[in-house]
Amino acid sequence: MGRRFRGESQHKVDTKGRVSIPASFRRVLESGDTNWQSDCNPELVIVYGDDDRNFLECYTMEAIDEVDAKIDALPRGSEPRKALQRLFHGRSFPTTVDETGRLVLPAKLRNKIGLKNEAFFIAAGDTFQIWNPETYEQEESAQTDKWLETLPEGYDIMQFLDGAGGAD
Amino acid sequence: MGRRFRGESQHKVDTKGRVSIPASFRRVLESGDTNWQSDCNPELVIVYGDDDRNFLECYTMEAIDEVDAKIDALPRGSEPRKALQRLFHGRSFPTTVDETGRLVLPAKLRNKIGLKNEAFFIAAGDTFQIWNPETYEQEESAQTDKWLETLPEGYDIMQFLDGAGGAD
DNA sequence: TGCCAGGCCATGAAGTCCCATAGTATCCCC
DNA sequence: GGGGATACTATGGGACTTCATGGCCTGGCA
Repeated sequence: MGRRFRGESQHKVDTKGRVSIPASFRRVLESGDTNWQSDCNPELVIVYGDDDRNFLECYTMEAIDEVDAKIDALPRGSEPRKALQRLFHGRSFPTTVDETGRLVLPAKLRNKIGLKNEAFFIAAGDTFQIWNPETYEQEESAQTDKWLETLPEGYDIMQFLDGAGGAD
Repeated sequence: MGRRFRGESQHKVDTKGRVSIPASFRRVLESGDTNWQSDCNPELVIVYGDDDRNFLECYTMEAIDEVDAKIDALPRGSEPRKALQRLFHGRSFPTTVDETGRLVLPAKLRNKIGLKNEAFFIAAGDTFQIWNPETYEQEESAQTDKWLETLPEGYDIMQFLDGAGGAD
């Protein structure tokens, strides 16, 4: 795997759907795009997924190539292959970062995840996600908190790093 | 595990958020960064964590790689994985030590832990932590003192080194 | 012929780089 | 062992670059 995305931040979305990508994410996109050169802009693929998914997941070229390779390895015509193709090939949008370091999100994508004036970016390993900040707060952050509360008293989430409850 | 951090010390934070790292910590960062060479500066990852955490935890590259590998091993989409990704990928900040042995802490991180003019560094095994000195005094040291008071009269903490009460 | 998207320029704030200094610890040679 | 030379540490200042964002302008499509 290439360099990992790290960090989170929030940026304004202008009337045309332009959003600055966190600068550190740009560096990762560049290093994950095999035919990127310093005088041009990195490509990436935005996977928006099924109707019930309310965030955009952004893949470096390297990361999406990996996914494609895994799909290719599945038997032609099998259900998993069809489903994954539908998701990663059908419900995705290839684009590039613009001169000033922004993504342009078409209205279709903005509407899908309910994006208004602010976009929340968060790293997730070899991809990063774009959320409506309120949705993120409600769905993800809150859900994680709730899950954390179900853990036994004094249980530290760090223990999962060492394999406890890994099958959850 | 690589070399361990040891010791504690306090340094000035200048107006731009620059802080000298204790020199001995630098040696550990260097040895824990696989693609470090003597003519450049070691990388590290600062994990700032959730809102209720009021210190910064600094990982060598080696230490963070270990964490990432463990996260990768958890099932995609599981709660533990999401929670750990949120913490280690989302709420973290990759950086490097500068030429003169300093870290530059962005305003966002300084505000999060209430850092003003002084930063307190303390070793914690394969990571080290950065605190506002007063916070550290109040939260950590006070809490440890409280725990010490719960021990029976005349109990010597050294006994824990030999396994007594290790499960506490 | 109105409108929307894409391209280009502008600007303030934040972050980065380079250089400077003073103090301390280390080394080396006679 | 003395004396200086050298190296490293901790800190500061100023100039420069990049970032995030907003505005304008133009061309094509409806």
